[in-house]
Amino acid sequence: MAGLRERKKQRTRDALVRAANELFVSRGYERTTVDDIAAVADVSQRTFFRYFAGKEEVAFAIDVMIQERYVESLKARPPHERPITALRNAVEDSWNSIGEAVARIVPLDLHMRMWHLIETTPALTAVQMRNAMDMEHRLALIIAEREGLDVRADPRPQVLVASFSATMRTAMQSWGQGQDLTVQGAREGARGYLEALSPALFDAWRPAAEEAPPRQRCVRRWT
Amino acid sequence: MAGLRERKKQRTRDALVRAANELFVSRGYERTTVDDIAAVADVSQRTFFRYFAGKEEVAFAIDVMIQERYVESLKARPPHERPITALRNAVEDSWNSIGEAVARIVPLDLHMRMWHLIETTPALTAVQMRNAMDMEHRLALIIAEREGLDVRADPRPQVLVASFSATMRTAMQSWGQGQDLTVQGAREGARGYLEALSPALFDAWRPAAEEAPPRQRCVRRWT
DNA sequence: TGTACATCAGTGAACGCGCGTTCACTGATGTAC
DNA sequence: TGTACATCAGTGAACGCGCGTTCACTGATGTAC
Repeated sequence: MAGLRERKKQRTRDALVRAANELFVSRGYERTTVDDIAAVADVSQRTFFRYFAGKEEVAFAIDVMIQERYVESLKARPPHERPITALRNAVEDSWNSIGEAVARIVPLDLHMRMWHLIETTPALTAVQMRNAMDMEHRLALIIAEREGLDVRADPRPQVLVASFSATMRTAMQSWGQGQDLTVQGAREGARGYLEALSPALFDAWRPAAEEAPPRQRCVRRWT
Repeated sequence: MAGLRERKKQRTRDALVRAANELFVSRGYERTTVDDIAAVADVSQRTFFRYFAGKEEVAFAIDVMIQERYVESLKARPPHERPITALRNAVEDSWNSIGEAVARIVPLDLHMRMWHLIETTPALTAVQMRNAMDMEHRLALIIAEREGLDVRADPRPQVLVASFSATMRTAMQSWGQGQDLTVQGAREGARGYLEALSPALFDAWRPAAEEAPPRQRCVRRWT
């Protein structure tokens, strides 16, 4: 469908992403220069900057792709689902297809090591967190639209998305530190953390005897 | 108490922080060089690097101080408070004293403009988010210790802190975009967002008629 | 199918810039007696 | 109180480095006829 020119562009881009990932993982982010990446991808440094605004951007090329998939998954969730359910199911949906899409650009284990590098390189962690924040704004807009709310007037979409993302990030971090680095392990970790959300926020953590007399009562409306 | 040498060091450091804040706010973060800051603080560039590892660090000097205060406030909360209550009350406590401490180094309105600059400068937002993440780890450890839990075994401290912080950040962001830039306004905003947390996550957002039949029932234990 | 022209991805070399580091040094503060 | 010495904050100048940009250019792909 796409012309030869288009396909060549895509291949050049993918080559740059792959080269960048390999170099970052093998010798570290700071110790890799843009010139190195261009050299490995077999293009000039000038060409690198035609595709990416900087080193930072190429490091997150795969992540951006994954995030776009998640957004699509969320938009596709049926409108009768409660917001938090839609967010959670969209995670499951996108995880079903994402591995394949990633593997078309870089080997999966390279991507996993790149993910780990991001977690352990301060400069990259910082950018990842900012990206996550931008994503939260987009997700909040989607949720607000689903529910027919104005995101500026009602804090719930932002608050929901922020807490949900924070919990997912926490789950992924603890998963990355553990042994079981399979996708199945990540799924189970995420489920466990999301289930801990309500107890963590609203239940008593200790037996009532130790507690000051609670002033709150159960007033849930969803019978 | 502290010797003359100590006090001079402190003054040099404060001068650098003040110079940096002024320059960042007036001409932007990227357009300010380390040499500029050193020049305004009337020390050599070499001296700047004796105090701060880089431009980034001096930009967050005040924020770090505020965060340390918050940690102290949290540690000082009485042990009978539920974790989320302790987190929330520590916010109130630290807000009572922080303005004064900040004002000893930079004028308050300069700090407010610096805060706004961080929110609107991508490079700074990224670092701010990473700092927030590091802070979350520390807070989770404190909460786990309060409750006698192992933070690696029980996800609740991490999940609680992550959601709490995310909600606070969201509140502060929306406060920064609004009109009422007083501390009182920030307080009220924070309270409102924290109150929205439970409904956002666990209540139905729309009348039950539109919903799929709910499978959950109210099983809160706190009577 | 072939020719003429337009588009545009990629080139190669050079450059400015600011960050952060290195060096040997000065002079003020602190301490011992 | 005074002297001699130790410590250490600050100096000034120079440097390496990689990022990201600029330039005029080449040659492959796409299109019109």
